[in-house]
Amino acid sequence: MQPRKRITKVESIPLPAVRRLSLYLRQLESFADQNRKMVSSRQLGEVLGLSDAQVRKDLAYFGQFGHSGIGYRVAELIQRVRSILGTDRMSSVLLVGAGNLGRALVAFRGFQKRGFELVAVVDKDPQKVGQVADGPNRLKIHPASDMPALVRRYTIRVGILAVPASAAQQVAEEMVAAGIRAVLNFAPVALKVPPNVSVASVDLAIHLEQLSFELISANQAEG
Amino acid sequence: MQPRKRITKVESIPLPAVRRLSLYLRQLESFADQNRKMVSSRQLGEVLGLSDAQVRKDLAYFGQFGHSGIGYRVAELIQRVRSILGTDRMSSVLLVGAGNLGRALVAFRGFQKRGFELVAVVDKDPQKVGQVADGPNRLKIHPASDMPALVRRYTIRVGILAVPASAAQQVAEEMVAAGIRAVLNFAPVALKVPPNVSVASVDLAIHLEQLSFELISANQAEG
DNA sequence: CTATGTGAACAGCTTCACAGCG
DNA sequence: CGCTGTGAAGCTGTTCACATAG
Repeated sequence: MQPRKRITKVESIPLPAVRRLSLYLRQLESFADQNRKMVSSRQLGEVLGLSDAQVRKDLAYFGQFGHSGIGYRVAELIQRVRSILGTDRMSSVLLVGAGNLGRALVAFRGFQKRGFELVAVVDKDPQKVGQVADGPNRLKIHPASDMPALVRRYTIRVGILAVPASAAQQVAEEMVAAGIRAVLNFAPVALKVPPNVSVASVDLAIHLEQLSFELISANQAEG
Repeated sequence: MQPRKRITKVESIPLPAVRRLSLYLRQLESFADQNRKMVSSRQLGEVLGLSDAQVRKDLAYFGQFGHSGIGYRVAELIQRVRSILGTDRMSSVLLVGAGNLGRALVAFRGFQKRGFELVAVVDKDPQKVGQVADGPNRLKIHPASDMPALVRRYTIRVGILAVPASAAQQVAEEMVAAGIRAVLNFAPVALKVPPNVSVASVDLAIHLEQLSFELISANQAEG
């Protein structure tokens, strides 16, 4: 009964294309900061290490944003891409876990500029609850049991999971139960979540291992 | 003159396969902790959300590690994968930048277990130099100018770049000049490095944007 | 003449399905 | 039998090359 393809004109956008959209946005914003008005697919691709065809095709999946013979208007394209990614409006974000990493994330100023606002911090440890986690706006640390109320009050859909690996799966389930629909996971475990919840994982050890492998390959290549 | 293919049996390993190798290793270690002795490709794939065929093919790119009718011996496979990734021996790692993120990384205990040892920290800020950055082993913060000497002394090839975006490109070049061959980059910029240097980037905003996009797609899908 | 948008060709990755081995 | 390892098939993503628009 399940139709194989969407009826709407989605036409299967490659997942890598969506990832690159974020890269384009970042570079476009950098161009805008330098007062650059126009950019061609070739120029945009060059700084990011991609082919011009790749850039054009990626953007074309989402609409016709370019101008023949001219290229893309930087400001216009920024608006379009932000709207596609849903970062043209601010999203509220909840941070779970106020350890070393958690506090570094609170202090991180990069979220705000890109459409995400950290509105609440929770931690299980009663010693930490009530403390102030500093950052762009000072945030009090709430007990984990407040999660459902916080999610409702601020209509939060995105949560950052920064707790030890041993607690991650259980905390993730609590987050989902509280209404979180997307989780940025820093714990080195494969989270099991319902299919209507998205997870993105950041795993430092894995990145280091990839680099290690590349080093070995490079060494072997040169003999 | 350059032969198109390696003479050895490399036969072009898919990049995604290498990335998954790290996932396999993590899961295998978790199995080992639970005293699990054997595992089949189906079981390993299941917990990671991959097909059994995928797991078998990935592992087969690197050799014949399985046993017909039985599966894979956990301990044996861990050794093999570590050796492939080059994490069967400890690698020395240099951290550049002792801000909030840098200090969180120093405190992070996950590196040690996976074959990476943070052996030195440097920072440009004279105020920070000389301070002790705590962590598994207490490390003094060195001035940036010490980088070449530190890299030589500890034979460091891997560096972690945790400085503000505005300084990242220049600092990356200093790292490369000092002898670093692989960079784990936390600054939200596309680093330009020589072809013999590897870069892996961790960009929180990009992950959040991906999640945001998935949320939008999910909403549209259900109407 | 320049640079986009896009079908068509190509390459790369994943899944299938089964021979072969313990 | 059960499970691996692997050609072959199938699918997804990228590159090519050109018609089209300003």
